Amino acid sequence: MKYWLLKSEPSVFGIKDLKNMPNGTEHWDGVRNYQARNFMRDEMKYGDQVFFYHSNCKVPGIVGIAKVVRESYPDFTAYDPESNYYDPKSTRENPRWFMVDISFEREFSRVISLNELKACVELQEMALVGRGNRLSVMPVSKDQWQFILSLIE
DNA sequence: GCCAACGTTGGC
DNA sequence: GCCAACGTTGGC
Repeated sequence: MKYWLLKSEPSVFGIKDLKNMPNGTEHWDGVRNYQARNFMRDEMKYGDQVFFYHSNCKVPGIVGIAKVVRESYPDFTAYDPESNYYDPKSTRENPRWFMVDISFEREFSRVISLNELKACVELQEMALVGRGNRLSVMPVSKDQWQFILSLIE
């Protein structure tokens, strides 16, 4: 089993929105970056654990946990001219973008802020705290996962 | 709202 | 295949 971190803007889709979906489940559409897509398409597997991260907000940070409940399939929002994520180069015959489904697991009692994460010697290798990293889907090592969990328990 | 850090596009 | 121009992300 692998571990991941997914970023989302809470004003668009926050962890409470995920919790409130039917079965707490939603497809993770709109990823339009090749590196992030490759992680989702090739490496995210059923049952993988996901940190849910709030970006572009007052206190950016990790706010809870979800899990992968469906492995990659084409992101159909790319076919919809009305969608913000429309991409005419992605077709049903030859889809360019993919997504997974994730399901709500838990919301933390507090935000583990980016500031706090940056201050941890144990997390200096994490892509998230690296300079200028804007990837919206990134792997988390088992050690990093367990260490971050230990911050709230 | 500013802007640094990237990623993508397209002319050549 | 280089690289300038442009667009986007996301912390601050």
